[in-house]
Amino acid sequence: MLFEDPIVPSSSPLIAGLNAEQASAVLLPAEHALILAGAGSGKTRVLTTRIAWLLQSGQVSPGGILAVTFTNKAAREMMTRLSAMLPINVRGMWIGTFHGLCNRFLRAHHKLASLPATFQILDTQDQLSAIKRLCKQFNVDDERYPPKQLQYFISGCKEDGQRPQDVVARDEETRKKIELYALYEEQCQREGVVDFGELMLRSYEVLRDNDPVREHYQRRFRHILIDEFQDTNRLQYAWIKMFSAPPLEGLSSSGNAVFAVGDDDQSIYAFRGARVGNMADFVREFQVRHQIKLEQNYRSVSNILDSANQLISHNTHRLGKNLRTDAGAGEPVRVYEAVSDFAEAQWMVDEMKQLAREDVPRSEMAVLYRSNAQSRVVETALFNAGMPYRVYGGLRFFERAEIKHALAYLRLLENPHDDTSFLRVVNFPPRGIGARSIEQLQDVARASGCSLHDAVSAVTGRAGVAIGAFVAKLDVVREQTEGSTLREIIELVLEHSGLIEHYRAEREGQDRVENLEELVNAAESFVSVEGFGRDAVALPVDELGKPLTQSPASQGLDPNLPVLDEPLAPDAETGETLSPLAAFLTHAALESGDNQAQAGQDAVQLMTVHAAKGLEFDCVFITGMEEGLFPHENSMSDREGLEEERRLMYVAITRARKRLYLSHSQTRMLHGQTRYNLKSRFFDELPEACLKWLTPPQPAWAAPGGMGGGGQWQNGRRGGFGAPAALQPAWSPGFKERGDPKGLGQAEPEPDRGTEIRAGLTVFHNKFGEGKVLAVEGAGADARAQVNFTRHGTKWLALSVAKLTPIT
DNA sequence: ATGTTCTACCTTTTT
DNA sequence: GGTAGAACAT
Repeated sequence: MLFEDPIVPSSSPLIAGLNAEQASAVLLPAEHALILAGAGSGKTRVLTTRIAWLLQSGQVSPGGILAVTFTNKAAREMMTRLSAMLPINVRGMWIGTFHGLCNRFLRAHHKLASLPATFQILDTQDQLSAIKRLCKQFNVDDERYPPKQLQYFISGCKEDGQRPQDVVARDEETRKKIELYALYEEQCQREGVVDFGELMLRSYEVLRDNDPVREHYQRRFRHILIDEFQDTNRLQYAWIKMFSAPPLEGLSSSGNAVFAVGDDDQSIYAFRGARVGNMADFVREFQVRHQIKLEQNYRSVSNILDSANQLISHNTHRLGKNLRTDAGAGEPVRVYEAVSDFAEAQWMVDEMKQLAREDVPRSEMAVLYRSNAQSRVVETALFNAGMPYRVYGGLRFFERAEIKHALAYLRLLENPHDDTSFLRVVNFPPRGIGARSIEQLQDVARASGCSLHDAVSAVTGRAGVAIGAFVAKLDVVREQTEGSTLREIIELVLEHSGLIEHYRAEREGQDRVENLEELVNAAESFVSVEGFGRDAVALPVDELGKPLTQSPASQGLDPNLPVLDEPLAPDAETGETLSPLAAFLTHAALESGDNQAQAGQDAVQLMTVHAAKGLEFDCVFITGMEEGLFPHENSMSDREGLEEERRLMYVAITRARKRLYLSHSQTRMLHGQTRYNLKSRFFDELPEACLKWLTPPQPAWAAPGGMGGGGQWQNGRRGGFGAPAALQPAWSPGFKERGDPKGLGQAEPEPDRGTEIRAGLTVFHNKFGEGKVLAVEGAGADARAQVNFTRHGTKWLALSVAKLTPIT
């Protein structure tokens, strides 16, 4: 479409509150663009306003928009904001997660994709159990080929867009893995299920191999917008390329524009296949002419922002970006060194109480940690202090065992050949079908190449009767629920499966019963509130009146292909849509459900740094700032890993608006044993002027519960900046001697006779330099010490040989 | 076939 | 320190 009138930004209320950078991003011409959006720079706002602007100015109709996010939450937010900005039908737009949109696409083109119309989606757990089952069937040595590792291998291949035949087998082990990958694919295909990677890969292949389909979508989607572009993997990038016209055709002739928004500094999912390099590739391959940096931060005070900037400047190969803020300096970043993880948690609670007195809502206080295991101490301290808190992460609703059981029954109603689900519940609750019977059944199924369900009739003897009864019951329920509502189906399944009964009899089963009852509610709200589920299913046909509109030939679109205006497209040929049950199951697989429903109460927020991405709080505590924890020991050996850890730290810091607290502890219980960690190297990468080092007013190891003084800290600045932690005036040992002759209170390590080397000491070694003793084992000539050296990592040393000098 | 104890595992994880 | 899966006993 062409424009007669020039666009006048100020005339549009949409543009009104935007700064110059943001407005220019929103108003870019319909060409490829990369927006480098720093933390807190209004990224989501730019993205949604861009869409709103495109629509309002008539450059594109809702059907011409393809907007991709990573999380359902982000997709929801975009839709909500959009419908608030414009009185339009957001349903016509393709806004969703990569996987949600792939699902939509594959439902519509399932024949081209060689999938049954009712294919079900395996989540990560399902995938693992499918692989385990496969390995058992083919007698794979699970010592040599752990199922988890196979899962990682298969997912990795798919994320790189590789089928078994594409993978190069450099060694015997890889060859075997590839073989299993192929067998796994066969199994999934036979059972009519797809995993997350397959959703992406299969839709990519349909687009790649079907010219008319691809060209149709290329013509349809005039504007392709991608959020969190730095987190895309190879396959996702290739997928996006399919929707945009090939570069050879020339940019202007293709008529569609890719608008990618991302921040290389916030790329924290490389370990999962994300490729920051996609940003540079995009600029090169799409010949991107418009790059805009959003560097104005609207979130944090400058002490916090400067800390983030300085930290991230230690990374190499950045695209380059420096955030600025108009908010004043604010409070300094407070740093606290605790004696134990317990004391650290206690100190935080004391600080939080103080904050609460200053009228900071608890929900504006967040505790961030590197790994989930760290939440426990904090939880205990908060619990003892009677302060409400909410832990994010962990099991989500649709991942709970009891819910997965119920879903397995439901899936069997929809597709009796789903062997994964079959095995999950054939003997749960226990109904006398043991491993032997199941093996028998599997043998028959394998021999005749059919599903477990179909093999039942051929199984003889007692096993046959028991399993036959199970299958018969399922068949009866399936018949009974013909024409029933989703709610009725679920209620009937819960009743007949015996799940509720089973959990009711269990001592600890009350929560599970409640969750199962909650499943009915989840289904209800899926049907009503969500108008049948935004990303999962089409509205009932008669409600919109046009489940499948044909594209006008005048726009150059293939009239034989569907416009797919419905979130969950009906079959391209038959117009067939999913049953409410099938749609609900899809919804359950793609949207794992909220973590805990205990929302509503004003509670302190606890989560991993990963989980905090995209969120913001007035006050943020980052805990466990220690070598080995943050940066994590598994990532700190190579530069790549370390830089990702640094980006993670950057994300953590930039979550805070007004106050930031960093803490580390001299000792920490991890995996059941006490560890002695050096403080994180990241402290050395923060601007000293922004920091305020807190010192405990009195020996903090005095007694559990009575520690911490409630915020009256002295301002004790510590050794010179930039020096490695261990080279600073060693204060930990001296600290110890000040009050407690026994050292670290209850956490006193085994003393070593003969030498004075003890865990917790900072020592000097002629070759390795300074380090902290982590543990001492054995006695006399056999005595060994584990020492974490600043420059050489962790080593075990024989004390009879190595000369270790304690530094005081 | 099922309930109980014991031993190995253990970053992060939007879908 | 906590959990999940396997060996073990009933």
